[in-house]
Amino acid sequence: MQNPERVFSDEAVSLGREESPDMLEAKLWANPCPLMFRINYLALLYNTPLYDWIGEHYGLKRPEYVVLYSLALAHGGSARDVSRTSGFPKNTLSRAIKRLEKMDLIKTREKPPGGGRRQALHLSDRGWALFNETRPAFEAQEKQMLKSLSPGERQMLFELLSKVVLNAKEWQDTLPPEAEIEVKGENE
Amino acid sequence: MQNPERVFSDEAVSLGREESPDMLEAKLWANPCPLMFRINYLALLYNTPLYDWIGEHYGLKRPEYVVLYSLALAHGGSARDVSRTSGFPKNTLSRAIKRLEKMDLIKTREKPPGGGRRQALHLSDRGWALFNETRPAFEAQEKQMLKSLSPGERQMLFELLSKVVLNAKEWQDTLPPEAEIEVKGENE
DNA sequence: TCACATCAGTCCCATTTGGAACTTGCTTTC
DNA sequence: GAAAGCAAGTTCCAAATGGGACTGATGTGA
Repeated sequence: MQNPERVFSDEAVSLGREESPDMLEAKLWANPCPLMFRINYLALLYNTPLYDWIGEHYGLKRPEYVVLYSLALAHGGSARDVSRTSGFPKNTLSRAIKRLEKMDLIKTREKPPGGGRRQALHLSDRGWALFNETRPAFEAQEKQMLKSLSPGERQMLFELLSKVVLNAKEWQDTLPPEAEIEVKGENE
Repeated sequence: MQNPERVFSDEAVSLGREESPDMLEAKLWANPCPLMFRINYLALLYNTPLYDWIGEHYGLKRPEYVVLYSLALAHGGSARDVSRTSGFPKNTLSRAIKRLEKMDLIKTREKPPGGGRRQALHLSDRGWALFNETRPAFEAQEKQMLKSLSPGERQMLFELLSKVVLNAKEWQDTLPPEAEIEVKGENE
């Protein structure tokens, strides 16, 4: 949005010997959405190694661990809450919860299956143990990613991101008008 | 990391009438990884409406549009480049490219199928038209999300995120040592 | 208090995804 | 300049995913 000058960073291009016009450079410095590319890219760099590790070492898939983590932070949360805060659809979470229950990582719900109304979910002791065992890796990964920032810069980043998130209620579920300009005949 | 005080923001909890202990508040203010939660959540809020819209109006799935967008920024990029910068595995991208080719959104590669060495991909005229038509929605979505920041704050956010991304080479593919502490017997 | 609307959770099933083996072609080495 | 090594792209297939219909509980209004 504001930095189309400075097209390439120094060393990144040097190792771009035969790495072609380096797509990463293009996405960083010639992107119409430079902020959101960075956000998506950082999310990728954070999530991928962690969830790979969780899968290998604990046999939990991403939605399963997401439920566990969510309940560790919000005791008594429901599948709906996890869905809203994580983006996974509710049937995926339903399955994940069923499996966590079977693995004895969350307390079994007395409600006999067959949905109904909101169910408060709780981690079991084993669930808590697993969370406490894995949390340090998540914390360390975040810390490692922020290594290049000073404490003051980290604080600033925290405040800026908080500001954006807290304002989200204003615009979420509202695609900006640009998208409403109906299109000639591209649909299939 | 630094804000476990201030557990609830003001109005968010007020509408939390029966919204339970509000998981979003917990994830924002009682999260061991407060930065990365914000990043993931913003990525979600950005991507979901845009790719839903792309799917509905243009019949392209997310990996397909990602290839299109990537090639628009980095002409002659390869499937591998898209994979590295987007996180999609190469077989998913292979399929996406094949479909884009069939839809005449990228120029057909003369290489007869049966992969070999790096293939430089190029948008077709229709591909460019589609990108130019859809880009404003992406730009508008980013702009809308940053509405609550002043220009100076946006610049600051840009610089902080850039700093983190540019430092990524230092730590990517290196899970922090916390994860290496082998576990008793949790695997399945 | 009895329809009726709403909504959380589940189930069914078609589609999508991605790991792993494979193919092909460039590049290096002796 | 053949052989080996390596890496991009493809194919195969089992697994995961998610839309949509369904079930049943809760809340609402006459």
